[in-house]
Amino acid sequence: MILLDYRDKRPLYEQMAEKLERLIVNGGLEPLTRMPSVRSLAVELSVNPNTVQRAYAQLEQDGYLYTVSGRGSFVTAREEWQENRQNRIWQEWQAATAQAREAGIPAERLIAGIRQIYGEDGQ
Amino acid sequence: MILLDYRDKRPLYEQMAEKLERLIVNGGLEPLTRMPSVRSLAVELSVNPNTVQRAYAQLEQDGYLYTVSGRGSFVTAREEWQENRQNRIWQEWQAATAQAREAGIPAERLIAGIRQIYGEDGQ
DNA sequence: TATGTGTATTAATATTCTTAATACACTTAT
DNA sequence: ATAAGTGTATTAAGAATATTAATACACATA
Repeated sequence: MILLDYRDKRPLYEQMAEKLERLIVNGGLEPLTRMPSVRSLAVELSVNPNTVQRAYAQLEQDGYLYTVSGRGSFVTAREEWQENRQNRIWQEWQAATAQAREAGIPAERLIAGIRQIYGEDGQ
Repeated sequence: MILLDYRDKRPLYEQMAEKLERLIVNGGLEPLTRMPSVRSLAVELSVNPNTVQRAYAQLEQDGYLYTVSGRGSFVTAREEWQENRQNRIWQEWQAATAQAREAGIPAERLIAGIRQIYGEDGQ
C-alpha cells in the first residue's frame, strides 16, 4: 500500500499520514472503501499499531477518513473531504490576507498577485 | 523597558522578542537609537545575557535591529524594517494563494475575500 | 589598557515528542 | 456465548529537541 522511507527524518506517523493523504487525493484509494486495519498495516510496515492509529487519527481529523466503531476506517467521499480541505485552506488564506492588510500591502497588489498565480498555466 | 510575564509559558527569549517587536512597530522605540546593552537588560530582567542576545538576534534577523561591532545594537529605520516585514508577509500570502489555487478555490472567491477584508473599516 | 559592547561554544537542564506496551470497548461471525 | 476482528484510551519509556546558563572570545573606544 505505502512504503516508509527510513532516511526521512520526520516521524513515522507523519510520513504515513502524508503518503496516505496523497494517495487519497490522487484517487489511489476508492472513496467508501475500507482502509487496512490498524493492526494489519502495522504488521505490514513493521511498526507499532499505535503509530498507524495516529496517522489514521490525523487523516480522520482532516476529513479524509471516517470510522465505524468495531468495523473499521473508511475513505470519505471525495466531495466531503474536498470541502473540508478547501475550508482549511480558505481560513489560512484569510489570515494571510488580514496580515497583508495590517502590514500595509495594498489590495491592488494582492489582486495582481492572484492574476499572476492563477494565470501561470491556464486560468 | 519591558516586563516579563512568568505565567506566559512561551520561552523567555520569544516573549522578549515579541514585546520588543511590538514596541518598535508601535513607535515606542525611536529608530536609530541604541538598544540597552545585552548585559544591562539581562540584569534589569534577571535573566542570562544569552537570553537577551537571542531575542536581539531574532529581531536582527527580522530586520528590526542592526548591530555595530563593539558599539551596540540599534533600531533600524522604519522604512527598512517595514519593507522587510512586507516581504515576509507577501511571501506567506503568495504561498497561501498558491495552495488555494491548488485546492480548486476560484480566483473570484479570493478577490471577493480581499474586498471583504480590506473593506471592513475603510479601504 | 580597562571597560563596555556583541558573539561563539559548550554544557546542563527542562520540555516535548515519538513510539511502544497494554488494556478496553464495540461489532460480527461462529 | 464466545472468539476474533475492529478502533481507542492510557500510561510509560526513550529519544530528540529546545531553553537557559556558564564561560571565553573579539572588537571598539575612552
